Order: sequence, then structure tokens, then C-alpha cells
Amino acid sequence: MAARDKTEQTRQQIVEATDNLLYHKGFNLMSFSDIAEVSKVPRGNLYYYFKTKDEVLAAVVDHRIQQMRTMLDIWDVEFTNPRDRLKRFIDISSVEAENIVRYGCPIGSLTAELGKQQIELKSTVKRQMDVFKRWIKKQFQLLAPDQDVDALTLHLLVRTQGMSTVSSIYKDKKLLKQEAEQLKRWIDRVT
Amino acid sequence: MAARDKTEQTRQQIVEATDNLLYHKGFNLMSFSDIAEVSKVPRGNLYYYFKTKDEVLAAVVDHRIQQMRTMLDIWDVEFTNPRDRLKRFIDISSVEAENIVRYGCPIGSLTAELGKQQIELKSTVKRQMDVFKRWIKKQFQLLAPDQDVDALTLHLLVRTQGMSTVSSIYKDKKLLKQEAEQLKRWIDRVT
DNA sequence: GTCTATATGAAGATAGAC
DNA sequence: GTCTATCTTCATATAGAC
Repeated sequence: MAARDKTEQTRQQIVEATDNLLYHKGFNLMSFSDIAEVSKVPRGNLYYYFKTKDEVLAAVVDHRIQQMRTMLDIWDVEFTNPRDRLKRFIDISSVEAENIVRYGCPIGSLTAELGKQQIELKSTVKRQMDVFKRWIKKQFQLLAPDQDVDALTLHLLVRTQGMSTVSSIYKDKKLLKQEAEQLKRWIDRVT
Repeated sequence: MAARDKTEQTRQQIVEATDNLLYHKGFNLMSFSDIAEVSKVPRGNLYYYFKTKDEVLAAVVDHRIQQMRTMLDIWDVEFTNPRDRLKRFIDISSVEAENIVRYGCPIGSLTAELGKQQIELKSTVKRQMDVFKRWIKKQFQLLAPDQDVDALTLHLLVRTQGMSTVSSIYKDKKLLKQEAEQLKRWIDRVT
């Protein structure tokens, strides 16, 4: 069992290093040499843990999804009403402002990169977005069951994605704040 | 002069081929071999016209900007009031729906890809967005001079970018249409 | 201005000794 | 489970004959 734990630990080490690398460099510019350097795992060894770069990506996405689920579970407990939960979701843009203006949304920017040619990889990334999408839809169902909750959900995703893209182009944190406030007022009007 | 025309013609041929390639594959996956193949210009010759891949990108962006300016000039004549002009801008999402769900917004997706590491290239692409931004701002100044026209401009960009990103993730043309209608109603309310 | 041949480097991936 | 050496492929880019 000790050996298996070690393997699992090294895998985690690789996945966490790749998570950052992926966000900061993107998939196509990130190399196995980069992963080796950042994770402190010798280049040759990486192939013992992951046969291909695609496999590492899938593991990173799984890891991110787990983290997202944990976060959403906490929010579900922390906020008793769906309106506050949705506002907390919007506030990611404030909390992560620095990163967003530099690297964009981790999900959106990766999809943009992979969506063009690497369509299998893109669907791997889509799974990440789906976690948010389902959670948001659930909140809208609680908040306004008579409305078109699918449309509301997509609208919220549209505006948060747009905020990330445009604020990243113009490196504009003020825009992020401005749009977030506006979006929260929209949430207040949904009934 | 004939020789110079030939050079210019070949350059154009390369730029137009790269324009499509860039949109369909993205910058990092697009190679000089691809450009040679699509443009029908022998691989070795490319370096006679452009010393680096970055130079080709700059030429493509210049070419796109020229096309955008021509389009905007036509709209300025075709539509007498700024509200209709802005609605025409939004309608790009309908006209280009097929391409957008497959490849995203040509500007947004390229920025997402280049924004992470290749910051000089990113600013090349930003010039493209600025052409739209300035034109949109001018329309809002005509439409609602008392409003915060910068905020209105960015809001429109945010929502059109978001539409592209999310509809591309979910390959959802209906979303594109739905959000466009909603956005045009928003334009109607701006005074 | 055109084309072939090639230099050079880095990428993903594998083999096999330890 | 670790590490080195290496294979293969493909990229950008250059040299130089025509």
C-alpha cells in the first residue's frame, strides 16, 4: 500500500503542477519538459504516470472538477438562498480579478484554444463548464421555477465569459467590477 | 512595376490563406507548411515574403482591419441611425453563426490563445478589437451622449464575446439567436 | 523571384538498465 | 518506481543554385 500511495502522491504532484502550467501557458505551448521542471518529476518518469499529454489534461480537468464540486458544496451550506449563491458565483470575477485579466477564464480560454482542432480534448474541458452550468441551473430553479431556467443559466454564463474575455483583452479590472455589479442587479430582478 | 505587383499579389495570396488557417487552426497549431499548402506558395518561398510567423500574423491582422473598416464604412452609409448600426453589429452573430459555433469569434479566440504567453502578439490582435470598439463608441455617442458611453461600449463587447464563447462550447446556434434578440432589445432601451 | 536541400532545435514518446 | 539515452517527427528558419 505504501508504494501505491507514493504513486498517487506523485501523480497528484504532476497534476497540480500541470494545472498551473495549463492556465498560464495554455495546452499547446505547455510541454512535457515544462511539466517535469515545475513538478520536479524527471522528464522520463512522467510517462510512467501518464502515457500522453492528453491523459495529463484529462487528469487535470478531473482534479479541477473535484475542487469545483467542493467549492460549490461549501457555498450551498454557506448561503441559504439561491440568489446569494449566484451572487457568490459572480464574485469569482472579483476574487480572481488579477488572474482573469492576465490569463482569462481557466475554462473559457482553454476551450477557445482546444475548440478549433482538438475536439476530443475540447469535450474533456466542456465537462468542467457543465459542473457550473448544472449548479447554476439548480439555483435558478429554486429562484424562479416559472422562468426559462435554461436560458437564464446560459445568459449568466454568457456574461461571465464575456467579462473574462474583454477584461483580459484590455487588462481592465474596473470593467470586471462594473459588469459584476450590473450582473448582480440583474440577479436581483429575476423572480 | 510588374515585378512589384507580382510580389504584392503573392503576399496577398499568403495573407488570405493564413487568415483562414489562423481562424480554423489557431496560431500555435498553424505551421508554415500549412500556409504553403493552402496558399499554393512553395514552403521555401514564404520566407522571401515574411521572415517570421509573427510577421505573417501582423499582416493578417492588418488585412482583417482593412476589411473591417470597409464593412463599417458601408454600414455607416447603409444605416442612417446609430441604433440600427449597432443592431447590425449584433447581427454578425446570426450571419456568422455557423463559423462562430465551430471556431468562436476570430478576435476573441485568438486573444485567448495568444494572451497567455505571447503578449506582443496579443497586442497585435487587440488592434483588431479596437477598430470595433471605437466604431461602437461613436454610435453610442450619437445615440446617448449623456450616458457613460465607454461603459456601454464595453458592455456590448462583453455580451457579444460571451455569446461567441458559450455558443462555441455548446455548439448552440439557438443560444446565439436568443442572446442576440435580447441584446437588441437592450439597445432599444438605451437613450 | 523560385525552388531544393538542409541546418537546427524542440517536441512527444519509447527502451531498457538500474 | 527511477533515470538516462535515444528514436522519430515536425517545427522554424537559412543557404545557395537557378
